[in-house]
Amino acid sequence: MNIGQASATSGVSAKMIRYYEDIGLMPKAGRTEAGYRVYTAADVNTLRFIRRARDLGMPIERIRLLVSLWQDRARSSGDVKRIALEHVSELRTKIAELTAMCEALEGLAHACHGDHRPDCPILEDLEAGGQQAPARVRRRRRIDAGQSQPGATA
Amino acid sequence: MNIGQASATSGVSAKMIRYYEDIGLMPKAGRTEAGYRVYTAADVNTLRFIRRARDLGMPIERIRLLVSLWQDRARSSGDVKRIALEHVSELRTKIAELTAMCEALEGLAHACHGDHRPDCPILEDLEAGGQQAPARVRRRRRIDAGQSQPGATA
DNA sequence: CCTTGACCTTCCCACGATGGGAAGCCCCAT
DNA sequence: ATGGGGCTTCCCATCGTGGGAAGGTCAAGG
Repeated sequence: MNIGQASATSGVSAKMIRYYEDIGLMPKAGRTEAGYRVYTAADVNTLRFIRRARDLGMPIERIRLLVSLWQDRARSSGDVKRIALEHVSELRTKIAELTAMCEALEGLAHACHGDHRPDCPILEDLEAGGQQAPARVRRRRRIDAGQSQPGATA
Repeated sequence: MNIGQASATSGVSAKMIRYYEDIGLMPKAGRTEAGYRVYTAADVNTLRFIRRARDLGMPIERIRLLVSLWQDRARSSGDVKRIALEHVSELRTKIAELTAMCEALEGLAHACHGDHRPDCPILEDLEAGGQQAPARVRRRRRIDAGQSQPGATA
């Protein structure tokens, strides 16, 4: 099987297949006399395994661990689970960060009337470094009004 | 004020300050005769504005828009709000993606006994391309057992 | 005055994972 | 034999950030 076929049946782009080989995530593919890479059905399975792990958001290094465990008949499922839970934990951290950002911005946007007037709590918050209480952003008390004049940069 | 002071008081690294200048997000800083960059308090405010926007997860190009709006006294708060809500929408999309990954992996990890035995639903799912029903992963029915022998890659 | 150390400058490289594209070779079908 | 599509390698770009080298500058203390 050529790389194009392997790509089509695994769902991994040819570019990525070469890259995975390059970084040692995939074993070196066999070659035809002309230098074309040759893939077996087992290779395609590995590629699919990798793609699936990528779909779960795993970084290459974690996938590398999982692949070696996968190929190790004497593995402990506990090791696999530990890696999986580690990733779950990182995902949760990331989700929490994004959620915090999202909520902060939603609160700001909610407080913004969003009409033709220039007056805007979002900009004010950005300007003030988010120091104000998120609730009741109404009272904008002109923090450092002298210096923070936009446009006075030069 | 030198770049070190500007960095310390704005919370943006000197490296990033130079980068922002380079890509035109910050105006070109003034220079001393020796070539040192010189910053004003207004510059530091801009830097803080940018940092705060970055903290909300915004990409540079969106921040660029926001900064120009911020410095435009004739802006409409509606424009600002639109940009903010656009970002909220992207954050929500990202959160949904991560949540889906997280839940999938949690389900798999839950089904894994996690002991010394090699038997592992996580690996089986990765191998099978996530085709099985997520609930009741208990029945692992040896999908394609002939081909998918790990380790048979070469 | 000279040295020392902290600061500044520019330039290059790296990350992680992916895509784009160019130059050139190969294979198959017509 | 010729054309088109597939393959090869190599380089570059993304995005935002950090690291580090080589060299200039400034301020303080001997």
